[in-house]
Amino acid sequence: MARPRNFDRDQVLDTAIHVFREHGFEGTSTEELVAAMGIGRQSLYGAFGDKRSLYLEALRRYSAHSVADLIGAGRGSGSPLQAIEAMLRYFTEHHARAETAACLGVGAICEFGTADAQVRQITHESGLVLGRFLERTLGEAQALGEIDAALDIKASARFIATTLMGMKVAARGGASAGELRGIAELALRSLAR
Amino acid sequence: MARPRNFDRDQVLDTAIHVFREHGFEGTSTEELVAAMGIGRQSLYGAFGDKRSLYLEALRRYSAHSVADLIGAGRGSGSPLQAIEAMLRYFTEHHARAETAACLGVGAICEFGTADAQVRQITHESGLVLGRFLERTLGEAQALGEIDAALDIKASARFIATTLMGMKVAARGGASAGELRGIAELALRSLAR
DNA sequence: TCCTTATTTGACTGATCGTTCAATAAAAGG
DNA sequence: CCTTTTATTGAACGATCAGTCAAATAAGGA
Repeated sequence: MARPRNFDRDQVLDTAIHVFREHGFEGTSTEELVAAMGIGRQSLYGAFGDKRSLYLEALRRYSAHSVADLIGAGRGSGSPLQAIEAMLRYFTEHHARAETAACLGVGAICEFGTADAQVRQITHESGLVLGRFLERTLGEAQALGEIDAALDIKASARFIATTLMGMKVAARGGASAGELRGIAELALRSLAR
Repeated sequence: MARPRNFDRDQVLDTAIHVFREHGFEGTSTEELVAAMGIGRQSLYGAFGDKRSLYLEALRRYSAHSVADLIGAGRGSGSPLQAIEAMLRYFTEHHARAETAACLGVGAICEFGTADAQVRQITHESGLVLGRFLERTLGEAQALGEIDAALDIKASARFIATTLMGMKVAARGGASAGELRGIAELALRSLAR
């Protein structure tokens, strides 16, 4: 048929994710993108459409993987509360490293707020997925008596998710692993019996 | 002497703050700035130097006012814990409105991370001021038995500050006043005896 | 009133922005 | 082998970017 592209689409997309995480949408030029991705200009446009489409695809991929990793970190734990703890532990370790501290989702929310419908839809969707996981797990923990029976599960899930966002900003600002651990510990305290 | 400028410097600086809050540094053009500020191009450069200097000055002013307002909201409360509660109440109401939801400080951290030394210095400094206030107030609350005696005050202050940042991101993403109130409530729970 | 000093105005700079064009290259089916 | 189809290459596009220049304007002290 036709000539195949000589780069891995997902691989260069991951590189684009890295660049966008570090400098945001507006702060990233197509020049910077093609240089980092190691492909020609027209290859980028051929494979991804334009800068905005590339950004949206990067945001979708990042959000999906990010939430999946977070949920996956809790799998195999002995109890629901231990799953939450494992999730927070993974999260802390991950964002404590400077090169993975920046979150593309949080960056998108801060850069665009609620103004961009497509961006909002992507961040909202991944927030829903994480929220459902947290509600389910916290509900199970409550049923087992691991957390306070009087807690509103939906509000608690939102609280944990919000604390995670705060920790991402803190990490992006240079917070140490120890500081992040302390914050996670106190977040868990608010759920205790 | 010389011709005086026919605009209020602080007033147009507040307008610049508003524009930068909404679109970030890279997402804001000087064209947009002069249009919003209602002054000529050369007046902007004459009064503020260049785009970056204007941004840094906006960030300094915003951070200072923001922290001062937060601390001021707690003044006149009956007790240290009530001061924290009043602060959270003010914060929630303030960021629940879409037009004041975006935080320039959080936006700066997300946009630049730790890469820009001057930006980092400003955000770090205002974080320190808020941190000191929280530590002092939480320390007093602990001395009065309003919060758990076993709590590490420095860690607790960091936790509250981080939760505030998370709430700012949530608000920027469209969280309702009710949702923000629920989050603030759970944050306080983690300090309880 | 005139001179000094600063601000305003509006046109203008070179550089960089995102995007596209035309030409070349490469794979696979006929 | 030739045709079809897509990918690559490198130059080019108009638009917009941040920042500047020179002329006109306005205030206050001499």
